[in-house]
Amino acid sequence: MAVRKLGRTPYKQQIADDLREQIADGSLSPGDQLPTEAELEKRYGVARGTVRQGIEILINEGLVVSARPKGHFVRERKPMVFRPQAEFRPRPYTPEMDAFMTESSADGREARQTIEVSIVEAPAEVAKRLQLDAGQLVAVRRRVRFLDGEPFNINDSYFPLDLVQDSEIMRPQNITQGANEVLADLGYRQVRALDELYVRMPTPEEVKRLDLSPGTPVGYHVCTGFTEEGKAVRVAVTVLPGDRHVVSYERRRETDPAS
Amino acid sequence: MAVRKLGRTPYKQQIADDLREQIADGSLSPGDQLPTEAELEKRYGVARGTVRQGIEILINEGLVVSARPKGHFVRERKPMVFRPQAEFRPRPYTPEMDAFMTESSADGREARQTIEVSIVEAPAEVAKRLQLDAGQLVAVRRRVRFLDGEPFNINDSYFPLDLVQDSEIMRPQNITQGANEVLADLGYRQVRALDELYVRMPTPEEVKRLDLSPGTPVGYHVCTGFTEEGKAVRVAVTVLPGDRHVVSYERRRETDPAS
DNA sequence: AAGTGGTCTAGACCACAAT
DNA sequence: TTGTGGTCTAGACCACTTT
Repeated sequence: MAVRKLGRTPYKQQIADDLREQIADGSLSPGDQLPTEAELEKRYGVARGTVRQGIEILINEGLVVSARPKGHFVRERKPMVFRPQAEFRPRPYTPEMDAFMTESSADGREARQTIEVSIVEAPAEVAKRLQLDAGQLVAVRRRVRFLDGEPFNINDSYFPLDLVQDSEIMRPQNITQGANEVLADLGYRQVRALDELYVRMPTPEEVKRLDLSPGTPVGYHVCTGFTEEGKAVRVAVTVLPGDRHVVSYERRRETDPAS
Repeated sequence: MAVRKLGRTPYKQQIADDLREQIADGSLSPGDQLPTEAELEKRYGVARGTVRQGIEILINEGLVVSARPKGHFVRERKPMVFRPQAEFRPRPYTPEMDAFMTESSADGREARQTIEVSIVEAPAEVAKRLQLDAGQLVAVRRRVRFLDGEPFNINDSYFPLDLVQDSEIMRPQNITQGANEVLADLGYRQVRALDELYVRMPTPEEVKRLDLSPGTPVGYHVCTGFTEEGKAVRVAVTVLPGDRHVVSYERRRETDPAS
């Protein structure tokens, strides 16, 4: 049981490896409490700081969470599916609900979202994709979505201000038929979208808004929608906590001659 | 300059926040060295351990890397685009190259990959998607791809053994026209693919194979290819380091009546 | 009151690469 | 040889929740 003295692997590594192994082989199941730090101190014969460094490794791998002051626990995961394609699908009419709400409540979960609408200077990232000059104004709908009371993802949608001024998009409420449909009614039907997905660690702000535990990376999904004429009319930025999402989509073979 | 005594934010947090701020506002640019630990110790008036904890936070956010024993540095990023759609596109004929190699060298970078082929019992994850029973045998092509000498991603492709036995897929060499084409020649042309993308921290094994630095999450991309008849004939698992990739794809509006 | 983890200190020794 | 960060120890005090 003593884990000291080995090749030249640091103790903290050995401790992390040992516990990770126990998680992998089921000796420790999701939801189980790890031995207390005091206990591990004795088991491995090292100082408390070293035990903590070992646990720290597992926390940063997303395998363990700390529930103070109860102890450390093996993390449980229950990702939900995220389908970018859903945005383009026709949807049933359900007043006071938009795509997210509709999809989610279909799963029998309690869906809710907060909405803020404001007018801001386009962030560089957005301006570039909307083919605007830096500093031009855009309308933004910021939403935080909750599922069963837990924050689930962030979705900020940007629109060129002149397109949506005075439209339903500017009102901080759910849009029954979806913002895309409103945009279409205004003469800007989107027929094509470019999706980009980045994988990175969250910013401190994202950690707060989404209540992320350490070791949780996020997907950063940027979707730019274009009209038939090739005009970019919408940029949607979605932040997807890795522990709550699977991005899923389907593809069909492109028409390609031969080969 | 002294950062002590504040509301009740831990010193290590204040230190991390201070340095993060400097990175954000450009006082510290990508590639710059951070002040040494000894220097920060003096600047903030705390013990070295506390300084290290502050830096640790930034490392786990992926903002800082340690280049021992030179010092800590602001991380540089240069993601490359990853396009799942590329697999389905017709490609120019270039002997000894497959999709990855072709795409990459088009960018003027030196591409290389290692290939191992073996026959294994299907891992549960793969068996499920190939609609096989647990423990059935599959052929797997494991590749590690390098760009300019750096490991770039891992791609493991699984095929039901009976489909590909004795085909070119079993040989540990580049497949000129692509494995999908070989499969098509064998009578299993894929017309549809289901993509799933998970975002998580890497396993220690992935860290080693891809030489990831701490604070680097990965995208875990599982692509299942189906024939016209709906038979799953291929599962490709790709591990994409977040600091080297952007996943990108395009969508067109699905044909939907009205709404 | 007891027990958990969270933070911090002070000091020690080590490995590694540049000088 | 020097200076960097990496590891480890021993001990202290704190905050929070449960008992």
